[in-house]
Amino acid sequence: MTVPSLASSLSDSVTASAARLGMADLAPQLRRSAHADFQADGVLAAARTLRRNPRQVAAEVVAGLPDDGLVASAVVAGPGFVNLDLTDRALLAQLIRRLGDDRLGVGTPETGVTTVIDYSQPNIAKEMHVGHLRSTIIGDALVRILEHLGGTVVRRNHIGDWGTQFGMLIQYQVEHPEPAPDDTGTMGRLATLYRLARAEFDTDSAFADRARRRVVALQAGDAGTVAAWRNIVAESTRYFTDVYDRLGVRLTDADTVGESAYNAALPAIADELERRGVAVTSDGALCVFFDDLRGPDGEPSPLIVRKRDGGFGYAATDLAALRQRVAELHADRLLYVVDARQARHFRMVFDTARRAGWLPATVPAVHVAFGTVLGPDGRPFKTRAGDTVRLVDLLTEAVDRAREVVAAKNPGLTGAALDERAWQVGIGAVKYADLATNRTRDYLYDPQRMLALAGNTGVYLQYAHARVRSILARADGGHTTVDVTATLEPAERALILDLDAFADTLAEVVAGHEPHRLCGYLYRLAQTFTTFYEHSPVLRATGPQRANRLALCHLTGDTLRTGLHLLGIPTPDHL
RNA sequence: GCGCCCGUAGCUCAGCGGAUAGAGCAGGGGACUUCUAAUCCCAAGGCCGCAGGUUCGAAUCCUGCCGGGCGCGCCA
Repeated sequence: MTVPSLASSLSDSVTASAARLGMADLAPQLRRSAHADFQADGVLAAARTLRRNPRQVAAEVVAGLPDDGLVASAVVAGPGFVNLDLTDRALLAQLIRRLGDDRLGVGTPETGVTTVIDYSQPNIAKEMHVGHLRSTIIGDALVRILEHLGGTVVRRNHIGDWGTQFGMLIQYQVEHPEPAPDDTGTMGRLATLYRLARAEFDTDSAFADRARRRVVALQAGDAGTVAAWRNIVAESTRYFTDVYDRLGVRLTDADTVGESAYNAALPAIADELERRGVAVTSDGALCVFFDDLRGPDGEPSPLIVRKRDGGFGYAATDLAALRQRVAELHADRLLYVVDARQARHFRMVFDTARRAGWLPATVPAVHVAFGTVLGPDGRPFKTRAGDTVRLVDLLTEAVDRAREVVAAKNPGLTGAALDERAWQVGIGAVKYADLATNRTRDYLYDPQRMLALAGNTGVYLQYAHARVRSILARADGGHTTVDVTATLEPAERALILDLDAFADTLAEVVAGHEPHRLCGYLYRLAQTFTTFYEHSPVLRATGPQRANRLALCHLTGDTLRTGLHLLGIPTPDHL
């Protein structure tokens, strides 16, 4: 069941009042205010188009507000703001409505919408690093939110399991036989192999040629080469699965459809683009050109579908994947959670797909771009050795640091229970730190900040949630009946108003594919709850006040738990 | 050269046209016989990169500069 927010009900009231005055298309522009519960600023804009005195128009709108028990006071302020305070009864009635729905009244607006979302995308035989963390965490949060809103979500982990680097890896293995892949679930052996093979590839052109021939053998299906490839992919996949488990991300083998899966479809992609006149041959390569995309020489720069040597690059693969997602997976929306550096690539891919007729105008395709991870020097992050930070090392350190703090605060907690709590806190901290900032910004890698356990962090939210649970546990459960005739204190009003904004916030998050807005919302909610916690004792209260405060705790706890769950952050009952 | 993203407190970031620009961290001062002090309170800290423009109103929209990051033909 969808429970309209107080803000939207109020907005409707203002719209209705304005309509009766002949202002049919007034947008109330309702927002929270320091001067009242809400302020409506839209009257100002409307008055201008009417060429009337804004304060006068505002006064008329105020006078025409329906008398439905929602508004306690409506006054005109400043140049023509309408300040609106709600009645305590309306706030408490709204509390009842949200509590009465097991999904907090957010409804299922995504029902019937299929989203195919592409995220994580690690590369075979390469370590996962902080950049993969961003894609994985943002993607996971969007999946959880869309599913919570009733949507059908198809996850696609488009792993890099095909391409030139495999010729390099396999050829190196052939020339430098090593023990068979171990089964320890670490990337160590493959990472070493990659580094050695890359070094030889870059310095020995004869080896590079042999590696390229090996690619041809792989693509032609040579049995021995394919077997070697399968081994490498399997070893990497075990490692990725281990990392996803440690992250608490629900990506499985079923969601993993790598670049190789589209191999057979590539020739048809090229043929069709050529036949339709979308792609043309240039310098021997099959290319799609775009009028407004040019290179340094001023010439149009292409999307290369098929290379001069007849091979296919990732443009062809992405096009094949896109077509399959629309035609066979019936996507109503395509999301790609990928580094912002790929912006031009995706623009070209989407544009090409539109021209080819594979991407109908009704299906939005969005590059959910995130900024580059930068080091302390403001340059793309590399360690002194030239490597990026291994994701597993970051996670290990996060959990280790959390374990120290958890153990210090909970001397009785040991063994598996301690490990569990440390994991919940440490992973929560990392995820929150990653999700809390606007994804489009470049991202400064700062372990001090990511692993912090005080201030605006995941722990703050977990802590607020645990405090709620503690109160509820001591309250002896039971059904609490809200008394709508009670008088609310400021901290209680503020809490209800924040709680009521949950559903609207989720809608914003989906509209902009911006999980950081949910972080910001939950942090404000936790702050508001903490203020309430400091000012309004629950268990020492009596009668209707106690019941109402318990109800507030119930809804706060459920909202924090649901919201954190949607971000993939665990919510232990005790901290 | 062209294009995309970014520029807000010492640091890291919120703020998607509204009233006095907000958090956290760092640094200063306070609060645990009271539902969890992983918390809270107080003080301090700002030419919102610069300059124009639109508007009753601009950190927010537009234009131009300046600075940083990234991208632009056979890697992905």
